[in-house]
Amino acid sequence: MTVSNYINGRLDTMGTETQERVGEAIRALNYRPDISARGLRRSKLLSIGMIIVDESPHYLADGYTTQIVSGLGNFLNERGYTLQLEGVRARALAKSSLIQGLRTDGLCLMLSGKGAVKRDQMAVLRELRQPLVIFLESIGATDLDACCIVAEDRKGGRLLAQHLIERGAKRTVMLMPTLNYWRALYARFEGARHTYASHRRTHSLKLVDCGDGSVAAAQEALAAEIDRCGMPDAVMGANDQAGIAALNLLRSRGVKVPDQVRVTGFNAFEFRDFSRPLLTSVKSPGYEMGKIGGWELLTRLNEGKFSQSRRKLPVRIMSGETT
Amino acid sequence: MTVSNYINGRLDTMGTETQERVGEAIRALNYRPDISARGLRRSKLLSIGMIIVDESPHYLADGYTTQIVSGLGNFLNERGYTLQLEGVRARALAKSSLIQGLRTDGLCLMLSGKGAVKRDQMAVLRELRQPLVIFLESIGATDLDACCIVAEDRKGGRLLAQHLIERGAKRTVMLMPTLNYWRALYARFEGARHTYASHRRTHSLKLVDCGDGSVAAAQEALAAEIDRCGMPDAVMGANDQAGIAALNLLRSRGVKVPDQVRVTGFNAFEFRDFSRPLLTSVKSPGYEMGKIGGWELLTRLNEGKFSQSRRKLPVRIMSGETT
DNA sequence: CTGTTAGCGCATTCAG
DNA sequence: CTGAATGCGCTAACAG
Repeated sequence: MTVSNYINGRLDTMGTETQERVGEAIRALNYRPDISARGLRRSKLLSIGMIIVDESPHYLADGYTTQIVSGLGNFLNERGYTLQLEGVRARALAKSSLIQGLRTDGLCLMLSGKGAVKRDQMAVLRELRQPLVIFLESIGATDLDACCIVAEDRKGGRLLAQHLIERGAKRTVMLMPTLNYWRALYARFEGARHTYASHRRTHSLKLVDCGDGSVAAAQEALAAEIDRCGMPDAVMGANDQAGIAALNLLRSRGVKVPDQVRVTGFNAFEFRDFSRPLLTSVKSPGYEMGKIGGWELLTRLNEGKFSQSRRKLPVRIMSGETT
Repeated sequence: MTVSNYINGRLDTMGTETQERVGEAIRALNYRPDISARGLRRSKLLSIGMIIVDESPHYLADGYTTQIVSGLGNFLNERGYTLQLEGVRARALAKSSLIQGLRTDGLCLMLSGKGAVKRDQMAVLRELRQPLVIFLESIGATDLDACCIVAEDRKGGRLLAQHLIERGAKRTVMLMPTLNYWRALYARFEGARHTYASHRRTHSLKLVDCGDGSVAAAQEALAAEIDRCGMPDAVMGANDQAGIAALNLLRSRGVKVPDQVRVTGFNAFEFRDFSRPLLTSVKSPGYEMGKIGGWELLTRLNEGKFSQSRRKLPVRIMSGETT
């Protein structure tokens, strides 16, 4: 018991001589407390799970994911919590190790999937009876012990659309990856569509599927679109990958950007700096979202409730040389 | 006990009617086994830690890291193990939650740091008495219960150097990020230097520090080098980020690539596809390394020893349009 | 100020 | 084929 007191910093419960004896023994034995035994006793595991729903095994390839994970992880680690990471396909959510067994005090999720798959996912989450933080989408369900962390994706879409319309883009194409159904990507489209709708006599916005969102797939999709319907005035990428892919395709065909065709992306993470000319984009607050998510979850664990059931973080437009 | 048998799939120890009763109760109660209690009893936690030593809080920004983590994580998750991820600065390794407490059956590490910091790190690792997998560098220490997983970085450096020399590069500059001291990056330089050394009368290779490896830092470093010593015949990036940054700087100055200056990178992860012209690079087997690391660690846990104390995975040159 | 008792949820062992 | 006793490492509660 005295050792337990020492480990937990309750030094006032013992004499200084005892402190020294205990400290020395700990060093000599190279003792590390067994956190799962402590967890068993206190029913607090000091660990949080993060499940990323993605059809690709490379579930960390996206900059958004890595920003959220590192923001969340750093926040938790600084407070003695551990982060357990797992990538899983949309239909296999229920098979996740973090869901099948009880290993964490709470779970964070980046969901994707729609329709029946999505409903199944929600049923699984409901059964967990664990505090949840859901990134990148707002879940209406009020029976869920959850907090949703989102960015102003709709607004970002509106801002870019307005920016393009001001610069004379009449016919615009939006390149949308569909391998994963991420709500945030569609929110961007909806925002842009909303703005284009108020100029519907003269302006149009068309959604073009670019599959897995790779450079090759995006360029193929855009090339097919151009062949079918001619050159648009602007191409919006639903993310920077799609935007840069479009930019490179257009330039390799000798199209002048932005004079003939304007191009935008979305997210403005590190590799946007690789684009030439620099891509106009919208800065998404990924790292900050991870931090906020961690804060909300620990607040829920310590105080019994989330501060809010939904947090929306601001975006801002990053004007580049492609518009 | 019958429930425990059921959970662990020992169905032959009970009648079919009992099976049904138990299964029904499990569903009705929404039961999930408590993995830390099981761990306490079996002294197997079914969880592996991964510590990434990086000076930046964005410890997942590098494609190598994310490939290794996802390869490792997928391998472990498929086998019922969980992956606990933590990013930590070089001097703070000992403070890691995964090191301070006992939470895992084994640890994986991506180390960086040198000199005294590195020695301290090794002392910390030695005290752990846990199986270790170390990525991206070979640790000589035989008293460590460890397996090192590396790629043929030296060979990659040699291949690129040879490729450049064949294409007439006499004076070559290598851009090296130094925020993190990663052995793998220096191995690339050493490989290239070795090849240049056998043409030392006519050819030279110079190392240029590019700080945190960001596009801005790399371009600044290269610009300063050009101002001081004139235009080189070739620029090698120690990774693709540096290579693309160099490529863009040169092109923005009107330098013809590859006619006037050749450019190479290293790793050939996703965003290499963003470069125009396509960067010549070397394909690093990040995802595969993660998988192999997971396999070695589970082999060590199940059979008592690593299959080998060191695994080296092949690289191959990816010829692009910049050489 | 220090030590004793008991129990968290599970699985090994062994008895019925 | 089923269940009772036991202990993994830890800490809340309490006794000395």
